[in-house]
Amino acid sequence: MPSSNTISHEIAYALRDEILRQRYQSGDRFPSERDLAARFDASRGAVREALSQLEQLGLIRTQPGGARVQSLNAASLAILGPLLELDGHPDPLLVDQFLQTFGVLAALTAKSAVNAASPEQLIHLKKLVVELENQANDYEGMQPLWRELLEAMSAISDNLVVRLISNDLKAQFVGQMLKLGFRPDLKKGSRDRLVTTLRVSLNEQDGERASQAMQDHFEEFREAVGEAIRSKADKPSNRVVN
Amino acid sequence: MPSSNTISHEIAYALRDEILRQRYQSGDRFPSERDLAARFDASRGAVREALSQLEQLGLIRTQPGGARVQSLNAASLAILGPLLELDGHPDPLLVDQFLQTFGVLAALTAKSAVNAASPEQLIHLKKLVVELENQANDYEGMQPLWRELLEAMSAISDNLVVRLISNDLKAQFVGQMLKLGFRPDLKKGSRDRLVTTLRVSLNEQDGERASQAMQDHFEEFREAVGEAIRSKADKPSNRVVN
DNA sequence: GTCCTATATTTGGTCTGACCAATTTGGTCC
DNA sequence: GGACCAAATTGGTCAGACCAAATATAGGAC
Repeated sequence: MPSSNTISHEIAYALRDEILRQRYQSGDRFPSERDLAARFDASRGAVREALSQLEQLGLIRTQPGGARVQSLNAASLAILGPLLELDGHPDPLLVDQFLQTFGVLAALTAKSAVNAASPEQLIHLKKLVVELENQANDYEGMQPLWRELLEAMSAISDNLVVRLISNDLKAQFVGQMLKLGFRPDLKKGSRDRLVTTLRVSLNEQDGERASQAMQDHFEEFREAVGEAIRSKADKPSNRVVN
Repeated sequence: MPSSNTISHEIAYALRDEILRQRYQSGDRFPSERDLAARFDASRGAVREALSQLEQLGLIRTQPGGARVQSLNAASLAILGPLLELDGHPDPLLVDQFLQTFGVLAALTAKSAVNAASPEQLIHLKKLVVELENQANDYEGMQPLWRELLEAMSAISDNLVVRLISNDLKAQFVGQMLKLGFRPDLKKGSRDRLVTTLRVSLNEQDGERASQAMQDHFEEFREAVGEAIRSKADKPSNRVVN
């Protein structure tokens, strides 16, 4: 599934894929624009726009005289999505790291939100948690509420840095997971514990406790997802590392 | 200080600046490529490459028929750097959020690293901490060691997601802070406590404790930086938000 | 053979002018 | 006021050309 319908995007997609698959060593010369134009049977302009995208991703560095491939570790966050879908099935290790990171960010958001919430905002959050509690048996029904709660907390904590990171991660991750039909289920006990702890932390406006609840919840979620992936595909992964 | 010496980068810089300063409402039509080419006295090709960069930043969305400005909240992490240097002096709130985020990521890294370290790696980390302890009086001398310790932990924890985020944040943030000559000093007691706790957590391979130490340390660092900024400029900030 | 330098070539950055297809826009008609 | 259609606008692409910077090459000095 190419990333778009324009030629430059298709070229960028193909080249990005090659770099992510480590067809080039870090530091290698990248083919010249004229060569690439010939190879893709496109104009140099289209190739240049594709290369511009790769440069923004931090995958290559261009200079008069030639472009060079950069180390994956120096790349932008935006390569994580493509990295996840490289082989059709996501790398369990990467997924695990995703969720770990989500966890600490969600915990930070919860802490800030609970601590900074105004009385009205606190009431709103409590209302959401109560609704969540009432739907605790309906996993599907919980999802929208859960998202709404996270969104409300994010809005209250008003942390642009965390928000941008989360946007990026979500855009890259959630799409992939949905595409694969993952709906890892959490044990009911775990969900109940989360909701209960959240309610308490809201009543006492105890951000630290809310943070801990989030952290624990994501930890359990992480294990559930790991389980689901392992049971789905036992093929060994070829994680890209350098 | 434009971001580069090429025309397309200069155009991208100027336009990015305008968007970040909210000259356009989210959803507004963006000027056409031909208009922009005329305005910057450049070719349409150069303008297109600039727009391509803005699109990668998530600031605009282009389509046949016209480009439109997007919400800042949907942008990429990479806008944080430009946002920091918008008015010459960094927004204290943004800096605070930066450090908060750094903190939780560093804490996560420390936890994973300490828990996952092999015996040799553990020894290496201990060695670094001891060296740090010996230099506890020399703030300047500590910096390289401190960076080396963080880097070593990052390498051990081997979390690509966190690494990429940290790369991005560091690239955006550290440069700005250095440019402004910020060297917020921490109280010696705070540094001592950090080093001591780290040593204990390494001896007992207690990732949780290492994480807590990191978290506390960044918290104190955050306050120190806030202090430094407040004392430096009392001008009110005009944080960009929508 | 090794090292350095001057020259030739390659390469990225930009420009001009053109064409196509999709979207907007504006006006018309009901 | 709303639905529909034609014209103008706009992004995407192409071709061929020029310049300056970086690289590769050949030549000479030791």
